[in-house]
Amino acid sequence: MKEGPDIAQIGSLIGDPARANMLTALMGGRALTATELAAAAGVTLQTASAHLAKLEAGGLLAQRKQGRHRYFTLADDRVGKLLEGIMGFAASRGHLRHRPGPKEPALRKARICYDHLAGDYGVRMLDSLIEAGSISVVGEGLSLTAHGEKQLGSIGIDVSGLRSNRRPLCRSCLDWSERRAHLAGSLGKALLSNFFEKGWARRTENSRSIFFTPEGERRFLTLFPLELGDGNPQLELDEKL
Amino acid sequence: MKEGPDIAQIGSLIGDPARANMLTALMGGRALTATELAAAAGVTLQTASAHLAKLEAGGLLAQRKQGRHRYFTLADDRVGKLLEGIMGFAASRGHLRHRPGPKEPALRKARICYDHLAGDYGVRMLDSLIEAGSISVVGEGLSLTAHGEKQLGSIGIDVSGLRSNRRPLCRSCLDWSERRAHLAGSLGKALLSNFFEKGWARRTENSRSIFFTPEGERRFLTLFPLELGDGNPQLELDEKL
DNA sequence: GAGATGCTTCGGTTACGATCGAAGTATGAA
DNA sequence: TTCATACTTCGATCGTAACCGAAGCATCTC
Repeated sequence: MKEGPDIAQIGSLIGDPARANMLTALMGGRALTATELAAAAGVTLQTASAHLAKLEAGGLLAQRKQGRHRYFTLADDRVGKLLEGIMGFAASRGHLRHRPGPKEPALRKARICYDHLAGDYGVRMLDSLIEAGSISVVGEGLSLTAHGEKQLGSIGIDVSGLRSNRRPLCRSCLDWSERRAHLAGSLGKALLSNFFEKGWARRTENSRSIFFTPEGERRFLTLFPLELGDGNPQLELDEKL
Repeated sequence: MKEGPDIAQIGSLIGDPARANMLTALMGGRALTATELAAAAGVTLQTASAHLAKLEAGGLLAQRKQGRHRYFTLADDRVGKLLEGIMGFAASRGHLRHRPGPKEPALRKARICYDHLAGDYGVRMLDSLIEAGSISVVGEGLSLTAHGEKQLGSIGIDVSGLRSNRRPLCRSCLDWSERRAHLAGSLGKALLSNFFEKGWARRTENSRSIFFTPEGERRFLTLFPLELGDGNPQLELDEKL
């Protein structure tokens, strides 16, 4: 018997295809019922029930009962972060499942990553904030500048409110589809909520992709402009790591 | 079939107890032979051989042949970082294997975490550097200050040389035994190498624990002092995340 | 060249965990 | 109260992957 953390325990929970599908579905940020998760996993309710029990016992999921419905979410941000890390690593080693179709470009363009914007638009948003001097990069850390606080305050982001909670304001999250970073943390979450509230964007049914309305898209691209061509503020991912 | 990174693939590679033992052994930072890894995993050579082939095909390990010996290492820093993340998460959920005995306190005191110092001494080193103003904390990022560059330069750390390579200089790494952060990145590695070169510390056989000589310990504690009691520069881990 | 050592491959065995049909429990609607 | 729906539990089945003995290959030593 070895000592220390039992990584096999965590690995085997994530390593079953049905459970992995459930976890991926929950990365969409919504609470899902057992029936929905069974469908997402492609197994019967009985099988799903057993898997959900294991994931909950292992500390990856939390359950909330509402009448006869059982709603499941990722247990906390740490699980989201863990799964993001494994997704980024899997992508870097070429372990990708691929289903060509209309959804794939949509997922690459804009999707939710647990609670923040990922995809091309998520990467662009971070790049633009860095380029504008609103976010500064320190090692692997991101920090909102005074300028950035003002800029985002002007679109209705309560930055001081966000600072008062314990969660990190800005966090870099590896974007597996763009192989570069997008913005996670409480600021990332607040920005995406802001876009939903303004009606610029909305979730799509049964998918992690995010749909921007034409007007929302226009406003988003105006708010987060990027200079054309080189001069992109991020180093390529595999150089940065 | 779902789209995106195949987290089940990575999860199942890590999820087998024998493979997990091998990966954990390799977190010691040394290249190990197939025979050594079989022993670490508690399986026969044939079983170990099959497992090593899978880990290599999956992108987690790299192999180097030397005569009839096959030496294995983690494929790169990303694998180390991934495993660190899983270890930290497993510890936070209580998934710990426990073998009471003389080695456990030694592992808690000082051990190697792939290529840098972990354990109580690793946490203390980072805390002290922050307290002294040698490292500043920005969000989740760590940055070496001018003062820090001077301080570490005085003990023989070539900081500008380290800055010139692509790897991040300072990186926060969750310490599963202390539940707080220690210093990873190229600076973390350089510091540990420095202690080895000075003879302050050395590896122990068949263990990830690190032994400090009495003189080395005295010098280490002098170089990285900590104020007594509260006022510790790091927030408690689960508050910070 | 023969023997030893490190490791891989082959083929067979077995245990275990995922799976689901059937039955049961809890909750909500008519 | 009865029926419907969401979900859990039980028990049986089956596939798969880990396991290892035996054989084979590559390299090193005497």
